[in-house]
Parts: sequence; structure tokens; C-alpha cells
Amino acid sequence: MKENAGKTKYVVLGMLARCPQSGYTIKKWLENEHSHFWQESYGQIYPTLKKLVAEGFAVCGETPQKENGRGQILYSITPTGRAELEAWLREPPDIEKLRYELLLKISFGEHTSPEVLLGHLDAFIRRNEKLKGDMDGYIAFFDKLQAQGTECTNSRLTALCGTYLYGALKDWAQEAKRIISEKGSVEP
Amino acid sequence: MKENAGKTKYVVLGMLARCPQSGYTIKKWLENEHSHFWQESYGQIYPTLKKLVAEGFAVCGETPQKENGRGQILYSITPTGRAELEAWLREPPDIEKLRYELLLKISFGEHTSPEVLLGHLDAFIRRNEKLKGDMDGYIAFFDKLQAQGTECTNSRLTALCGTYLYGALKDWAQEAKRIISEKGSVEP
DNA sequence: AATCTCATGTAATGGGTTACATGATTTT
DNA sequence: AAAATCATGTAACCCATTACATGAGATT
Repeated sequence: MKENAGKTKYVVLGMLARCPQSGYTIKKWLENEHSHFWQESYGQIYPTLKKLVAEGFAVCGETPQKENGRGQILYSITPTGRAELEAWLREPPDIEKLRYELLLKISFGEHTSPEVLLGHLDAFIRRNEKLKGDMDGYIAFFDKLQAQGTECTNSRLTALCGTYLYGALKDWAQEAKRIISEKGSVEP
Repeated sequence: MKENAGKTKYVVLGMLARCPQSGYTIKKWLENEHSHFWQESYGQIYPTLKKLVAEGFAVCGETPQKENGRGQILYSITPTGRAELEAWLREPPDIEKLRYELLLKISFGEHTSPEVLLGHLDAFIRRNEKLKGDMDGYIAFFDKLQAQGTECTNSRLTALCGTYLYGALKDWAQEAKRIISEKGSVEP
């Protein structure tokens, strides 16, 4: 059993539940669709795949298909793997611990100049604007897919969370800039 | 030098820059004012304090003051420590990597029932409502302090970020519930 | 008397990133 | 021919939490 406390196991299982694939494609999918709320490195994914096989949650069939692709190791989820995934899905998710370095710097802002803080906030606004734009793009894309009959409500929901989240962070940062600027202009 | 890449060092320096204090009080302050965007354990704080002294960024004066409190080791920041803090404040903050387990579960939601997802979202809404309430309370408190002449703009800004963030997450979760419910009621 | 909070610390463990190593195939 | 991408993997390291150990003073 070993009490594999990390979540990598379930991310990989979830990916394999969609379709049989390789560690490489799992990473690529995470980088695209999930990178804004989850990320894994190869150093986690490949060992996890081997563990899943050892535990009977997945099986691997080596398919060096010469037709169009290169040799890659395809993993598939097993019925017990599916049961394991479903059990995890039913459990309440962990509360997330955030670590916003920007907020730390704001919090200790009395030890630097307002200009420094405003600069950090500018970069933060730009990043969150871009991220929100990305999310809006994803949503439009999923709406198109949906119109074509492809079910993708759940993926769309995660993108929607992104628009709410990044939009709010951007709005906050803009208000924070205003507050800091006003405070600075009052004093000599 | 040792390239102490973690942020604990700067959190501790920032705390000591406010006033000389002990590892214990640093932890307590973090738990109160900063817990929503930062957290440290004793296992990090105490060794960091010793490292800071070894590097000349802090000094410790043992003060087993018998008057009202128990013996605690007070640390103070040095001028070089202050310079180190200020240099860090000037650098652009790291981009934060989020890991929202809830979004993973939503994303893999096709492998469980809508009721499970709705339950997770309910808990999420309740938690974020509470957090937003806490933040609103902090803001009111800081406004009162400000009215009494105590400067606390920066602390207020971090709480304000909390209201934006938790408010947005709550709003998203409510919309997500609606979308999931509607989808479920369309099908047989 | 027992228990709670104050207060400081260390060791074990775990989770994750980064750097490194390798080699095939495709694109420029 | 060189560079980029595909593809798999390992080892070292770093960061952080948890559990453990200790003991004094305050509270019930």
C-alpha cells in the first residue's frame, strides 16, 4: 500500500481513464488544458506510471508503431484503477494552501518604495489579463465543441474558474494600484 | 552563501523588520494575519532564524524576562539583514503555481456522479464564504485602526485581495453548480 | 493533580523540481 | 549537417510538513 499521499497518482489515473496514452502525452495534456491549476513533471509522472502498474491500477502495452509515430509506451487503466479513481473523486478535496509571494511583498511594502510595489502590481495585472484571455479563448473553443456535439462541460468549468479567478486578481491589483498611488500623493 | 532558495528567509526577515521578536511570535503572526496567503511551520522557522544569525542578517539577545512573560529568545534584524530584505522586495515575485484539487475532480467529473461534484462545490462555497467573511472583518478592523491613525494600508491590501479572490471563487462555484444541475436535468 | 498554553528545537519522511543522460526522428 | 522535437527515464537536491522530544509556567 505505502500510503502514496501525493495526488500525482490520481492525475495520471484520471488521464488514463480518458484514453490509453503515454507519460509524454499525459505531460503534454497537463501543460495545455490543466497548467493553470495543476502541473506535474516527468520526474513524477514516469515513476508513478510504473507504480500504478505494480499496484495493478494500470497495464502497459509497448507499441512501437512505425506507421506515423515513434515508439511510445502506452498505458491503460484497469478496472481496479478505475475503482481507485472513483473512490478518490468521491472524497472531499484537500483545502488548498496558497503561497502568493506578491502578497508577502505587499505586506512588507513599508520597507520599500511605492514605485516598486506598483511595478510588481503592473506585472501581475499583465499576467492575469493574459491568463484571463487564455481562459476566455478556451471557453469559446469548448462552446464550439459543445455545439458540434462533443461533451466538454467539465473542462469548460475549469476554464470558467480561471476567468473568475484571474479576473478578480486583475481587478484587485488595479484597485491596489489606485490605493497605493493615492496614499503616496497625499504625503509630501 | 548556500543559495537558500526558499522564501522562509525573507518572511522571517520581514517579520523581524517590523519588530524584534521570537520564532514563536513569528509563527503566531503568520497564523493570524497571513495564513490565507502564506504559512510556515516551526520546522522551518527555527532553523532559519539560526541561519540568519550565522549569516549576519539577524542577532539574538536572550531575554528570559521574568516580569510577565516566560523566557523567549528575541531576534532582531541587522542593517545587512534589512538590505537583504529590501533587495528581495525589489525583485519581481515568483509566479505562483496553484494546485486546486477541486478543479482536478471537476475536470475528471465524467467518472463520478453529478451529486458528488455538487457536494464538493457546496463545501467549497461554504469555505470561501467564510473566508470572504473573515477578510471583510479584517478590512473593517484595519479601517478602524487607520481612523485611529495607525498606518496599515499594506495589511489592508492583502485582506482586500482575499475578498476579491474568495468572492470570485464562491461566485464561480455557484455558477458551476447551476451549470451541472441544468445539464443533469436535461438528460433522462 | 492534571492539563493547557508557551516556547524551542530535531529527525524522519515525503513530495516535487531540476539537472542530467540517452537516443531516435523530423524539420530547417 | 544541425537543430528541434519526441520520448523515456534517473539521481540529486530542496523544501516543507509531521512527529517527536522537552520543559516551564499558567489554568482548571
